[in-house]
Amino acid sequence: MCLTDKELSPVDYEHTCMIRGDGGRALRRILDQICNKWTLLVVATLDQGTLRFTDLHHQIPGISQRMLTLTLRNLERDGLITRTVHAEVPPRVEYALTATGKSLIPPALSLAKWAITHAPGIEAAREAHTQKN
Amino acid sequence: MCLTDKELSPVDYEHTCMIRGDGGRALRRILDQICNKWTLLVVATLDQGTLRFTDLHHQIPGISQRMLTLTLRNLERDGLITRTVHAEVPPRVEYALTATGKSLIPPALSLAKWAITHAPGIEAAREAHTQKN
DNA sequence: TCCCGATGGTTACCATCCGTAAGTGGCCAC
DNA sequence: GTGGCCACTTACGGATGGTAACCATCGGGA
Repeated sequence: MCLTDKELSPVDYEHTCMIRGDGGRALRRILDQICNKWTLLVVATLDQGTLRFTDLHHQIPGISQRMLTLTLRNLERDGLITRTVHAEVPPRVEYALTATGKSLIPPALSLAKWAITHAPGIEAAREAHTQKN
Repeated sequence: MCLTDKELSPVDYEHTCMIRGDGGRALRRILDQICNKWTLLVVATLDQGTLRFTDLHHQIPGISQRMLTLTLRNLERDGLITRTVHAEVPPRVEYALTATGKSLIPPALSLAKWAITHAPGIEAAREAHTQKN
């Protein structure tokens, strides 16, 4: 009832069902955190390895210092990255993915690939739709 | 430089790199739409097949009518779902995934699986972090 | 006749989030 | 003593999300 796609195993079936149901509320809390404007991008960028604040700021187009700070704090709180402060002048702060953070890379990639593949179609559909109105 | 994980192919390498770079801005527009509070949940629910407005409203825990309407409108605009109005009384409106919409299911599942797997760890990390402060 | 309920929304209003721009603090080079 | 580097932090305005109430249509029942 949940899935009709033959490629998906019973395990997937369970998991899709868990997206819904009342257990879904807790899950949604997690997904809301991960799926926000910048989190996936920061995680994907940190897949390179340890990076400093300004490195991240330069490599992620369009993020502000404020949003980078907030995103990094949330990721640290959730145990997806580590934050190491070196008591130097000028200050040096290094960010790196934890094991949990690294495990997020494949799903993030899969979503990014989807977006890249379908971006032209979506843009076209959006164009066509706004034309109609 | 982008990825160190051996499991990822050169194609993945390209794709990860495209998350960053200035092409990333257009991509981010797409991801922001998909990765918002409700979109993935609605798409996952519609994987069952054609559903009516109230079916969706009942099956998705916590969504309001307003947010459901807005989410469905966005999905329709982006060509991920179709909206069919039957001129009956009481009115009947049916929503179904398009081919593009269906193609989003595997990535969405993969992210949901990740969230389900790591939810306890993340909750624990969050607890521990708030304890410290 | 009058009211009710079902369906699929819309509107008003408020809280939270996001983005921009500017400021902070310590030290060092000029 | 002025400005720059680094990693933030603060102030403020606009966009986005959430809640609750309202709306329009029609058939059915009292």
